[in-house]
Amino acid sequence: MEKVTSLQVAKRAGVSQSAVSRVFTPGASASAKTVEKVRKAAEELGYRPNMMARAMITGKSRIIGLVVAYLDNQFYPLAMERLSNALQEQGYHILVFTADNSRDNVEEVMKELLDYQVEGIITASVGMSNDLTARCAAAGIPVVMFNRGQDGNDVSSVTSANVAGGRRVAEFLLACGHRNFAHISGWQGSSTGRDRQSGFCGALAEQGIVPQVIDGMYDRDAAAAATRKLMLQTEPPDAIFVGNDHMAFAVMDTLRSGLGLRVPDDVAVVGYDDVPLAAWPAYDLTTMRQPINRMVDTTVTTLLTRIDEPTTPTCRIEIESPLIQRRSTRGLLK
Amino acid sequence: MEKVTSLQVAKRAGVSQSAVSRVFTPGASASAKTVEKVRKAAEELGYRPNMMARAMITGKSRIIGLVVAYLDNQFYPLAMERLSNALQEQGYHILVFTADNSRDNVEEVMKELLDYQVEGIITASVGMSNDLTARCAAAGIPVVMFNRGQDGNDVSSVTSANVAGGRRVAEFLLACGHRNFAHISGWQGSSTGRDRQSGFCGALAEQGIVPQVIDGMYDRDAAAAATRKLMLQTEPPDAIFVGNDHMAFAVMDTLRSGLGLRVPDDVAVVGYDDVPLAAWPAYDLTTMRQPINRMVDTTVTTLLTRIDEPTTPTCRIEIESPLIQRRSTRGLLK
DNA sequence: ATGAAAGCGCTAACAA
DNA sequence: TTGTTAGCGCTTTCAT
Repeated sequence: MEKVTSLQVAKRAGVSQSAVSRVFTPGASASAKTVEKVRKAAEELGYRPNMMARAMITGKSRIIGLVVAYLDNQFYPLAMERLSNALQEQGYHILVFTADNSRDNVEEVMKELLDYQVEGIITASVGMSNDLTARCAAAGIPVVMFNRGQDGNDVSSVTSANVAGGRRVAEFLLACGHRNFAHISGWQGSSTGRDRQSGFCGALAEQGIVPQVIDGMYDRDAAAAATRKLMLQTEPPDAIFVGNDHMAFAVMDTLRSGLGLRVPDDVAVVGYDDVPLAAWPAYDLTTMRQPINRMVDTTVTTLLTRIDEPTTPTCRIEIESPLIQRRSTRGLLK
Repeated sequence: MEKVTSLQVAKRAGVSQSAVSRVFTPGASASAKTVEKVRKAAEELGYRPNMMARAMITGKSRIIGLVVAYLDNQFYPLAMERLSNALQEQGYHILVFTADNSRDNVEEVMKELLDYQVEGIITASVGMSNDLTARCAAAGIPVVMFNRGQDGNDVSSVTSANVAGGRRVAEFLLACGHRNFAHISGWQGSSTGRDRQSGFCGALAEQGIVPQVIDGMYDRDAAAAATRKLMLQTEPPDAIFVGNDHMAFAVMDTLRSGLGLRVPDDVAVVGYDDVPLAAWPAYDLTTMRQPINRMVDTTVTTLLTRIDEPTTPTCRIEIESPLIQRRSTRGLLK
């Protein structure tokens, strides 16, 4: 009972092994009679085609490699769930590799990915060396970076419009009447973190304002420490833009519970992502929404297109996103 | 450059194709000289063994199927991350399938899993029909249910000691002086939900107390609605035990922001899981900790043992867990 | 439309 | 220790 092969089905159905194969191969031809007989025999035997054998021949494993780093930021599990669902609908599945952001680790992980003959790779929240990108390109395996950009033209990426988003936050905070800004940035090793910062600082610079910036490393503790440092100065900021929601929660926790300050009365806080928790009353965080569904759909479409049409050029897609105003900032709920 | 085979490496190294295979097969023998030559040639060509081909022969795909339902409850992404890491260390990878909890869906998903010749299956937060368990057993594929139990003896499971946990909460709340209890339970279709409830209600029954119970379905909205219903009665409870943290947050949100009540002054709230968010100041939730690391390690060990030693009997492991007292309950921080 | 035959890239006897 | 040979379970020509 261990393993039912197409040959066994063939015998039982009284047809050739190739006939069985045809019945289970999407684009193949078989007479209604044959299909009927084979399906019946297969049913009785509990036969299902062996994907590994199929993959070996066709080169199509129907597996997409997904490389992720942090799953503690709610944004990623959510993305992952939707990615998995979207891909599943298209008959693909994801082979998950976890990697921290060290070069060697990502490198190793990607190599292993290639061993599995994945048809495509999605990286979420991890960077790639150019060497690695080159290797994937050479192996003919399309890669899409999710929520991370990359210089050079060998990889596709899907992000939100982070520079514009950073600007939007600056403009909003300016309009709220703030003048003393700080930015606890996303990790500066990530394009996402850099872009948000440059948008924010750029818009502020136009008003002759230079905010204090501390790298929060996408980390709660680092963000909390940064908050302390910022607020314990003689002239603390009255508005903090934080590189993502995950850190913004830590900032608010530190502000309220650690420092005894009120948000937004003493300090306004703005995050980035709009994860579900941002909308819960405990935080009620004003934040730039990352339209996760559209980002996921775009990622899947981009990847599958390149799988089906390998000549399709790589592309960098930025998705516009709105500022969601809540009660961690004051005023202006227009 | 597309695909480098062992044959090409063999030619370049001036050895037979099987020699190459041996060099890359863990338990094989080759002279230092051969190894050297082959490694060099492989390096130059960028050769790596094709896992699919290897899997087809050995029957060892080094892939573990992971079936998950909800990724919005922080507990699961965390478990998944650790599971993935632990398995990766052992040279396995996880193929992820998302399933909602409907029978058909799980069924379909599991069948697909079998197509991929996975060596084992871990289910997290999903139930399995007996038919399905039987099929996996017949296919010789070990299954471990993570955080879910199952009657019958064909599947292993790893859970925390949920009945004892429920009891512990009841005893604690009793000791705090509460007398008017409610329980917003985990989904009654899950063993976890049922066990926690029965432990809680059992302990209370011994004191002649019968709490109100509403099924929260592991859902925020359902939990919020239940909270409203409970508190709008003429004699509302002064202590609510919630089936997991994820719902407990919704309960606290509803209590504080919706109903204007204070926690724990007006109502005490206890959760289950101890996800990171429970420790954040915004909730500071008293909760039964699920020792996620130990649960994961146990799951991995159990699964790998059965893979290596198929005759190992299935087992149901319950892991003891402590009550973590925080400020969503009053008193007794002994 | 169907069967026979040739592999896909690899491992595992089997000799040598 | 090595090379030779036979498949793993399947898809895909190629004839028929």
